[in-house]
Amino acid sequence: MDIVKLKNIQEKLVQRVIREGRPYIEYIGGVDLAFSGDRRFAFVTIVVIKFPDLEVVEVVKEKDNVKFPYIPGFLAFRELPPILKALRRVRTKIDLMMVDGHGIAHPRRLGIASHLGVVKNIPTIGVAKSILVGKFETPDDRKGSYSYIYDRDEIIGVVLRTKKGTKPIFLSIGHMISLDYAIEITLKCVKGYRIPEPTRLAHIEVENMRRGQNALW
DNA sequence: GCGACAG
DNA sequence: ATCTTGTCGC
Repeated sequence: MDIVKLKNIQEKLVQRVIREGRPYIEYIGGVDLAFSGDRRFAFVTIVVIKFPDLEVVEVVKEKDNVKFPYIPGFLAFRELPPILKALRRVRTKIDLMMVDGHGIAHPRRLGIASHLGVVKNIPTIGVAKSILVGKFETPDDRKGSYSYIYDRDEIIGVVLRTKKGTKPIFLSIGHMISLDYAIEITLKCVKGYRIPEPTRLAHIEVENMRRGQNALW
């Protein structure tokens, strides 16, 4: 594993990222991963919900061997293989994928959400729980308020308050969607919790999976 | 050189 | 991400 080569891959793929688009959305997918205690296995869950009613229409669970360590800025090389494996079994035609992690709010503008979008050629949004790069002001404590995340003079995402009284989330364009539309869709996916339904439900499901509640995995 | 650093 | 109990606040 050579960091220089991985950077080259990211710098090549980032050229294909499209930062605009207002795709018609009927089905939204949410992905999340969990790892076994010994770190050898990765569990993945993809939850597909119908938009805008947010009703779950499909859940796919997959397990894979971990082949790469976690290195800030290179999360996709660790988590994308398991995700792609699970994605092959999804039957619903997904119009938008929400990923746990950043999109272009990344040092080289190719966080895992953007990486997935480019590789699969689908619209994606990055929904992270903490900052990776950039500066921002804390948004007002009202649901829906947000402030921009800047890296130098570039706007790379927003810090979005999805629920009053809780920490905001960090949203960024993944691929083939504008920031405004990403914010709009994400807010419509919030049901009363900090995390929007797609990734929130995926997280709950993958956590059940990891605990061996399904020892069959 | 020092600190930051998605999940 | 995972490990882990209680505790503070709406």
